[in-house]
Amino acid sequence: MFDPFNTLRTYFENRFPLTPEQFEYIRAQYIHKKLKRGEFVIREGEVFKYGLFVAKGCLRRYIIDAKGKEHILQFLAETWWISDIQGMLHGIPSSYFVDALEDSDVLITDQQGNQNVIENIPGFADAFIKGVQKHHQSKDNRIAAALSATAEERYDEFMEKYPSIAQRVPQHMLASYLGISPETLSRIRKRQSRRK
Amino acid sequence: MFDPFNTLRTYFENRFPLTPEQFEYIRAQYIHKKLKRGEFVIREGEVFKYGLFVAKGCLRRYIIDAKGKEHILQFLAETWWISDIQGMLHGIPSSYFVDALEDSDVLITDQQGNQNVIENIPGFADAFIKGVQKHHQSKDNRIAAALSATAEERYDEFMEKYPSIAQRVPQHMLASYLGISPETLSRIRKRQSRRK
DNA sequence: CGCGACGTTGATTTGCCTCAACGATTGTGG
DNA sequence: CCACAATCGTTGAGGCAAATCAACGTCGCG
Repeated sequence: MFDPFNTLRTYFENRFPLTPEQFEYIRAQYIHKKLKRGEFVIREGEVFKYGLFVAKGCLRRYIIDAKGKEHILQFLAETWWISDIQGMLHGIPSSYFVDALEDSDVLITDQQGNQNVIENIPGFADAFIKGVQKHHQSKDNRIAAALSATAEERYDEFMEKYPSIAQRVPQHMLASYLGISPETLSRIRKRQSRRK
Repeated sequence: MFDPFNTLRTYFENRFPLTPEQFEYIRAQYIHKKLKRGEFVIREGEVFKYGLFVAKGCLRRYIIDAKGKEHILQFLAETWWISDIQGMLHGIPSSYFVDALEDSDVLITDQQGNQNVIENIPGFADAFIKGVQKHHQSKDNRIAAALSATAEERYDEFMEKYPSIAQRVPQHMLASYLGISPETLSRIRKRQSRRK
């Protein structure tokens, strides 16, 4: 039987050692929530005060611009985190939406639980910060790519970085993420399948 | 005579009250550095362990992509900050460059000094976090704009947000920031000057 | 003073969007 | 359980925004 906490444990153990007692402590800080496809986790304007770990499934984070157009900023599959430090600590409302693309299993902790883990599990804070760092660096790269790379280059880069995501999200959402039209993405794929 | 610490004081006082004693405390945490035009503050691969406040002048932050092309990610003029939390706390090397576009005056503090201010000046930590939040939100918006807005829309948005920056940076750098060719930017400006 | 960097303007090309039409798949209600 | 609608991906035609290539004037700096 699938247990989302096993996924969490494996995730941690890949980063730092964890005794059974420590894991039990961690487990107590999280609650398990099942999400139906299409279910929202965060809506724009709401205050999101939690840390969320994706144990199974896939979510997306997106904004809606002034013209009413959706832009997918991020896909979140297994072992990805999302947390809004500003919402958690300062009650600042979210500027984006998050919803589930598949039926998913997520683990959620509140500000206090997050703080508990940071203070009591050596290694967690460090891993947390490194994750945040990576995220921001990847945002910088994405800005540069969006500004100068061609549609196909952005597609190739995505396929290289996240091959498994590409297989499970609808193609038009991948197009939204890449900032290209669904038609163009379809043509790129066709072209690439032809040449070998 | 210009005193960069006055700029810092004004900046703080606009955000939270500050007694003369508190300001003297803050002053002791920073050192003043003059930058020549073209001088580097951070190079890719170096570890940047400081917090930097621009009291006068203008800097730029940019990356160089796999094709060797520069992409300006950010301009930093008066009262802007740059700090690399990851470098400061974890020795992680920078992924970008920062240099001066004009002769500039900056105030620099090290990790300890930054920590001192956070712990001893109520209001600073809050302002710091809000600034970080704004920065990340603006990155998200920039990704969305780069993916879907036209060159002219991006230009207009920039002019509205940062009118004073546009007047002082070379036009081809603004083009680099916007992700358009210098020729296109020149044409956009001409078109807009004609119509009124 | 002279060179190089910068901005402008014109001509041409092209990558990608839009519009449109069409199968295939999904899922929903009668 | 089937029928119909909606959603999704594919393909084609046409158009446009912006890149590229090229030439030229100007300014600032060494």
